[in-house]
Amino acid sequence: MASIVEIAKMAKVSKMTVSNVIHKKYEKVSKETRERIERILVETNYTPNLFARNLKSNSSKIILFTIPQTIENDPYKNTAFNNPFYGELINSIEFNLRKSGYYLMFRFVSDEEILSNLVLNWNVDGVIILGAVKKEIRTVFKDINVPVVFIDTYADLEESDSIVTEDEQGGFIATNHLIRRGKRKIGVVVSSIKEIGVASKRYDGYRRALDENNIPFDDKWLFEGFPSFEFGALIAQRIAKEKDAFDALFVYSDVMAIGVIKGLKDHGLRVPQDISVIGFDGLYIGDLCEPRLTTIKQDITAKGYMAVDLLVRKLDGRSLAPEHLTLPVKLIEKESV
Amino acid sequence: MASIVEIAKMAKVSKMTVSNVIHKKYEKVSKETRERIERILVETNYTPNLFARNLKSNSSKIILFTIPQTIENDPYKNTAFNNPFYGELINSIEFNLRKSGYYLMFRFVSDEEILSNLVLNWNVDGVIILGAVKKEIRTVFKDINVPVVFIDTYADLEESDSIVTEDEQGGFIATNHLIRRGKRKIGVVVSSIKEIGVASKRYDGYRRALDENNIPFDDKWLFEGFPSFEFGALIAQRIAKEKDAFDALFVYSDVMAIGVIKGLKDHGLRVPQDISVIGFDGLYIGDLCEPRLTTIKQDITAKGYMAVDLLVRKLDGRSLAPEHLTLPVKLIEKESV
DNA sequence: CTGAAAGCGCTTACAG
DNA sequence: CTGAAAGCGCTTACAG
Repeated sequence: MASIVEIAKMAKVSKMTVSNVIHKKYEKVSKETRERIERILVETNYTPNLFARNLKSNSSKIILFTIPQTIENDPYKNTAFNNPFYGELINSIEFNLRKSGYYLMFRFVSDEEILSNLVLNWNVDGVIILGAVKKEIRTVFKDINVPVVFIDTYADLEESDSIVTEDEQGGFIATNHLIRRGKRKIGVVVSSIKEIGVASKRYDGYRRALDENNIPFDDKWLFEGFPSFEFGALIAQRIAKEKDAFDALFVYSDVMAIGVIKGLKDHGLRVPQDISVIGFDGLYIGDLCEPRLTTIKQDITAKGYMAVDLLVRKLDGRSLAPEHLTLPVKLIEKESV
Repeated sequence: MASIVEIAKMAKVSKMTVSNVIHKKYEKVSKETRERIERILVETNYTPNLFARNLKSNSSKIILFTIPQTIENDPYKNTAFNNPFYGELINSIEFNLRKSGYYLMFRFVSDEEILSNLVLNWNVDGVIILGAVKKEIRTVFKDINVPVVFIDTYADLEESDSIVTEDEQGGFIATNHLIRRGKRKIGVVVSSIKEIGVASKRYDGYRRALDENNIPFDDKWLFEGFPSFEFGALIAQRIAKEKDAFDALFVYSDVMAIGVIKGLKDHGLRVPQDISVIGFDGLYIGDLCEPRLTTIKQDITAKGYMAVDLLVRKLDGRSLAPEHLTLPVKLIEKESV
């Protein structure tokens, strides 16, 4: 691997001149030397050492994409990307970063780890964070002074860019759809709503739909837990035991909803005849199960893509005030309602 | 962000001494200065600039994980990670890299892009590549002289570590299972088998099972195409038209197999009564469809984990000759056969 | 148009 | 036990 100095020697010029050619500052170099150097650059397949460049320029072209998560000390238990939601997001983020000339560093971050160390270590140019809650923002992300885009995060974000979905509205539309179909005993299956976040917003929408339709909420209708396929199936087991108490369920996410449907069927209930189920996300796997899942679709690819756009805009110095985007949702009617 | 020089000033010592404390070379520093420096290090929340460190040490602690792929110029068409196979793999790779003190850089690489530039640019310590074929190895990966672990790659790998699954044996077991269940007209749905790779190996196993059971292969039994859910459904359409020609199908991957089942059902065929389907991978989504997918399970998490182990072993200087691991497979009987 | 020099933050022999 | 100096590969004012 040839360095600038070696190239300079071969071309019998100073490394400064080589640098000028590399950076296409052609007004500073004569045509002949320029061409001579360019030829050598190609012949030696010169590739700049980004560590040296970044050390000097104090920027790295690295974007850190991170997901806060309780990290189990067992690879078989860290399954986030098994959920196609995460997959679709990283597809899109990687695509746009590459297109924009940045490099993707990915890392899960645990509740205790301080993210700012990582940011300082690598001098990352920007950070994309998925699904943080208040507590984490106060501890894990404190003192990060590079541009950050929060995805699916509510709370304390005045200074940072953020992108969310119409979560409250989505919860409302989903529940309203069930009500319009004549359902009155509508359970809700969500991940934790203790802190303000995607789950609590969707839950708020659910509650609003009940309110506006004068359906009194019953505490027993709320099921909270880890948003996995397995937990959905588990919840379904409990619901199946009091099946007369429910005629429909609004479920926080598609993965969870598919688990719920599976669990209901395993306990002899028919979907949607005995009980309707509506999900949230619009993943392709909703089409795999039977009945196919009715859901609230969001555009995950757009989410990832725009997260990068927001960041790049800021890094280019084109952005002014922090932006807070809210992406629309759409009811997709399939067969589970 | 305090640098070593600033810390040195505060502690009224040379930066050398600070460096020695940071690297815990305690025999070179007196107890008092050591404690004084350590206190300042904590107070200022010192984090080393990895660019400087790496520039000097000529190693980066970055591992590049890359997947060769035809890259569409449309984020909605780059859907690799929607497949939970990829998701499970990156979960596991990230987990073990973090555990081993390395950083994960991820990037798709197109057919033409030269990967070695990226490797040189970032001085990456090692590379993990998923599913390359001969042609790509000759062009894209030429002249990479850092440790590389190839996952799911056959061909020309004498000098590199590699991990594959018992693909041929898996194809054999799958097909044999169908034959034992009385099937004789067994179609095979695969991604391209033109070049030696995972698909061709699984196909070889299929052919061997036919041979050993004296079932002559019929050219019309082979369906080749892009290994997606959609393509599976499309193939199923063609198969449904000549449904009497088949009583079973061995499908290259679970995602594809689920598409096939969906397509068959959409065209009025019953699985497994009219036609049996067996997949390959053992993804959780095989349990979502109806009937649940019978498949050949491989341990994807182990694959990712061991890929990192192989790399780290080499980086630690513990490894000698290149290793070629083959992970076992297992027939999982569900309901689609 | 070209070059000598300083410096980014760190590490590594070497001298005392 | 402590420090002065060189150097990793690059960029950036500055001088000529």
